[in-house]
Amino acid sequence: MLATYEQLYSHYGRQHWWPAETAFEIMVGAILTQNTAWTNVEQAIVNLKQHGMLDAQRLLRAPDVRLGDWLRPSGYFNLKARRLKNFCRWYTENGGYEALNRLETNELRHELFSVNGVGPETADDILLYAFNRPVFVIDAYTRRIFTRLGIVDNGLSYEALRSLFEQSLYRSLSQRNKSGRIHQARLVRIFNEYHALIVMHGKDICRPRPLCQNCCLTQRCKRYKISI
DNA sequence: ACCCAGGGTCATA
DNA sequence: TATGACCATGGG
Repeated sequence: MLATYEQLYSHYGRQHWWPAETAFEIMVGAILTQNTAWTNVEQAIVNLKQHGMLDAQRLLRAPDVRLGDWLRPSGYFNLKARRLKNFCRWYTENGGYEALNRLETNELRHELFSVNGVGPETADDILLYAFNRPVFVIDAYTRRIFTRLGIVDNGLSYEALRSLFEQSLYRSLSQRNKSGRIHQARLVRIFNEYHALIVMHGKDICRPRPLCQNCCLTQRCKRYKISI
């Protein structure tokens, strides 16, 4: 795991994720980017910004039709308008960032799941990138890339994969330290960068079809020199 | 024209 | 519990 991270990093460099100015913008982006290209999400966020709508209370006040109109470029706009409001309702009712940030990671994760429209990946995006919690985000690219590399089995559950990455990276990193321990902030930085690199690599070359007869990954990535 | 994207929910078997 | 339908825009 760690070796793959280092190869990706040396090839693509730092990714500077999550691209946003505030924690709330990250959370909004996490919902809007569900099964959607980020370039589409950007325009929707610009729309929200232009109307001063990067704010939970104002979003809740906005008429559904207006909100849908701003979200249109990000696709599934009716659905996402509803999900965004569900999230904002939860966010305000639970006292906003400061209050939520006092919760333990697992508690906060459980709370996030109570929002209709927030599933495991969206919750983990929010935990990692908005709340700086050491949670590894699993997405379609992660599955595809590491399955093709032969590192993980097909059909593992989201939680199984997440645990695998978290445990494996934790062990490798703490072994590398003399003290045998590792600061949470360092774990967060690695998880942050790693997920971003996986997405970058996935967008770059790891498509679903054609099944990469010549896929850089199954070939141990001659092109990008990525191996296990 | 076709494929794909930084998923999640719900109804059905 | 495991599939399938559905959500929708925009870029390659």
